[in-house]
Amino acid sequence: MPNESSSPSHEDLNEILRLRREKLDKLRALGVNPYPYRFEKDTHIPDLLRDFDSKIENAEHVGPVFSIAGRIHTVRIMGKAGFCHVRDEFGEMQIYVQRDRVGEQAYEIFRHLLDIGDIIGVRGTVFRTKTGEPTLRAQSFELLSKSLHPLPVVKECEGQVFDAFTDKEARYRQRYLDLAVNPSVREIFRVRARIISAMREFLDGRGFLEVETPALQPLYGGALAKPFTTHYNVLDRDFFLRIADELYLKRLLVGGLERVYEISKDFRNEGMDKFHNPEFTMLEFYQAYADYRDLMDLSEELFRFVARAALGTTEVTYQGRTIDFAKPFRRVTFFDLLKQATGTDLVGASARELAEVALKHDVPITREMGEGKILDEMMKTLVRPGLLEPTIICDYPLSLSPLAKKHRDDPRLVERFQPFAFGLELGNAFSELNDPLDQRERFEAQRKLKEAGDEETQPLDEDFLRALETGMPPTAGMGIGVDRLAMLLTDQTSIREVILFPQLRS
RNA sequence: GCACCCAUAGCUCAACUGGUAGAGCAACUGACUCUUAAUCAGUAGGUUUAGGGUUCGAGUCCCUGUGGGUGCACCA
Repeated sequence: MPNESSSPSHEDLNEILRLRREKLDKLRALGVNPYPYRFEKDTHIPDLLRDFDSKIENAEHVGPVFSIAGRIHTVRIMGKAGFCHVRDEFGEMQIYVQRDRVGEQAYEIFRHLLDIGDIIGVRGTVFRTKTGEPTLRAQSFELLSKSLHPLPVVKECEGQVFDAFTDKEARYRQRYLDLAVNPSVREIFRVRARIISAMREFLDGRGFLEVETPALQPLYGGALAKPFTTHYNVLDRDFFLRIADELYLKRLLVGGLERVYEISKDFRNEGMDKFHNPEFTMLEFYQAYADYRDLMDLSEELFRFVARAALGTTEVTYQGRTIDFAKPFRRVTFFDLLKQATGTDLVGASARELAEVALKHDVPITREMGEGKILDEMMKTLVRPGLLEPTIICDYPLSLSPLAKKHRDDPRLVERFQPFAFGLELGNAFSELNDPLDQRERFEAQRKLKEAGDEETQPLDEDFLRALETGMPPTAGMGIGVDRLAMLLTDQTSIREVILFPQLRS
């Protein structure tokens, strides 16, 4: 055991970590601050690489001087000179460090005290190596942050990647490593950011007002889901994290705001899998004096706008299949789809009749299922797998939607629609129920379901009913799952790939 | 929640029907002033996820826990 460590804690570390600490001490002994305050960085790497040949130094290595900063990802040292690659947020570039140019002490630091993973700033002129790679010839460099942990080293040759950092648990728990080492991950979150800003741009441009409503609510509502419960000590009472924004946004409609939207984190106390994270991002928007048909048009435009903003095209490829959001969505009613699948018109059918048809088509159902659940199950097994092309399903059965307005032509239905693409559900919209008496009856029906043992029901919200009784204009509203849209537009099959820090067991 | 699969060096992976843990990269020492999966010579690095059991002997078989993945169920 070598005994060179200058502080006792070094002995507790494994060899790799201990050596890094020792390098830190040596740097300090040389008068180098391993964590300085700032660096005058004048360009991002891709900007430097653009029009590169116009910036190249002359034969005497004289030319314009550039400074870049980023993390060291590779090092190749050959005696009195060496190469490394430095990566900033947007790109990567090779650096050439020569002893005779940066000086003996700096070169020794480069050679012995810098590591893959360190963040450095480099000043120099640019040239192409004999193989043509754009390279920065260092005049000087500065250590900007010493890394005390080894960075996973991913190598690449002719497009082939070696030793990729792929362990999902490590990638999610240490997302900073994932982002540092896997450039495609950065791109996913850039696309996600563009999706969200495109939503804002789209809605702002159409007169919608962005608002913020409580995440901490005395009563939850707006969706059928189990909430997270917490306790507010000052009031000594329980509160819920919102499962949806709906009931608050509708109160704003009552207040006379005609177009509102909110992009919010919602929380649902349910399982997590490739489509569900306990906290997720939702866009909800509401437009007064409009009905669900208006929103069908608007939402198609929104998807088109968002896809173009996020990807630069309306053509979206997901898991090897391509669709074009520029084409109008197919529009079809819930019961027409079921009729196509089963040959039977099921509008108004009883649970018993539905069960019979379901069994005939091998839909897995149980005795306890009411008509709503059976219908839902039939959709899921018989219809949804075939919905690859963008499709709007509309006119849902009343029993599934306690906050939607009854269909103007058929009281057994509600004016509700959901857009689908690649079999993925992209949203949920309806002509909002604004009849306070009907709404009260729906709440009562929900209460009966709860008494019968249903855990996911909409609790009666007296305060919300009072708002509705004050009068809400005819309104259409929509919710869009932002994470799922991000999955679709980034071609990911797991929600964890589009959430920076997905929930994991601790 | 249930079922199945997985967990070995910092990273990516080996280790046959149980026989005493190995490689590449990273690291360390040295050589090399246009390398680029740099190369060459050498060195070091492990409580095999945790705990228990079977066995002369366990990375390997059994049980339990933890974490991850996949599928089912519920939901967006």
